[in-house]
Amino acid sequence: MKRVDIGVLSEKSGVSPSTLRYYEEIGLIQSVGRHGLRRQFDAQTATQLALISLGKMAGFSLEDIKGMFAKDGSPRLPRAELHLRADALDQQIRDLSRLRDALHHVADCPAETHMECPKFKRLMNFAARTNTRHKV
Amino acid sequence: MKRVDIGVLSEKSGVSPSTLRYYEEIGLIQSVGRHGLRRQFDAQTATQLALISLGKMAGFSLEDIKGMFAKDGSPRLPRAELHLRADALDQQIRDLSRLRDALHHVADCPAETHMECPKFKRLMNFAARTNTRHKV
DNA sequence: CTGCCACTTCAAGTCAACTTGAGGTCAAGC
DNA sequence: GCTTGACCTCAAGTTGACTTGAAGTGGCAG
Repeated sequence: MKRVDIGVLSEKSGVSPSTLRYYEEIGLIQSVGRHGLRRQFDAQTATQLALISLGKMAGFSLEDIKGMFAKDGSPRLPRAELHLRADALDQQIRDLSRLRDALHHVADCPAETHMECPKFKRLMNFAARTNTRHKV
Repeated sequence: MKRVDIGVLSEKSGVSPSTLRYYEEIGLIQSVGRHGLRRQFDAQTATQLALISLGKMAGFSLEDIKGMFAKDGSPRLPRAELHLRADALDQQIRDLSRLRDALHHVADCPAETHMECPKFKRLMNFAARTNTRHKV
């Protein structure tokens, strides 16, 4: 397995060295050695960081993400649970699609006040009570 | 316009009274009067809260959201900008779809270590460098 | 061999988004 | 009329996710 210096990984992934150290400290990723003082990571860690980035984008906390994947990136959860999460995510995707549609709508709708526009309200009111944070 | 007590709005929207006060304090929503000491809000505020919830889900900060919508919920941005945001959101939706697909994949893929699975890596590596936070 | 510079540690600081606590108020039900 | 409970204010505390600062180190270019 190829190893890369922290600077290289940082450059490749767009995650700052201090954040990489922080992620290692909380056990989200792991370094595989040193080159002088400098941490070295498995090149694969880049893929893991992409996964972490997506997880964050989906609203998971680092703690949640840590619970989902082992330090080497392999999943820690049983199949059924993974499918469940995927389904929850799918719901979220539908919600975001509604926000996107709402944005397009308000950009184009001639109505004076969108809060009164029935089409807009219909778009929004499905969204009520959806939670911004995933519970784990 | 119908008015509701803070407790009722909280109940309807799933947002706690303290959060509603906080949102008012930072100018994200506004109350329209008092019933004794209790704040009253326009019933429409529920729709606004749904919008705020979606915005948060999409990764916008409250400050961002405040910049996008006036206190009455009407958009503050020109058409073109709204379409731009909608497009950015669409990109994010595609990323999340990839995460969803990845979750389904690791749930079903028999490969020992997913970090090595080419299909998985392909799914992930598009996601590299996508930012979790929208820039505004 | 000498700088340089990106890293190192460790503690402390920051920022957003709330929540909590103390002490107070008031409309509604009994 | 009195109690109760959900609200009120204001300040301070909390949590997550990092970043910053000070003081030090070590590989590599010249």
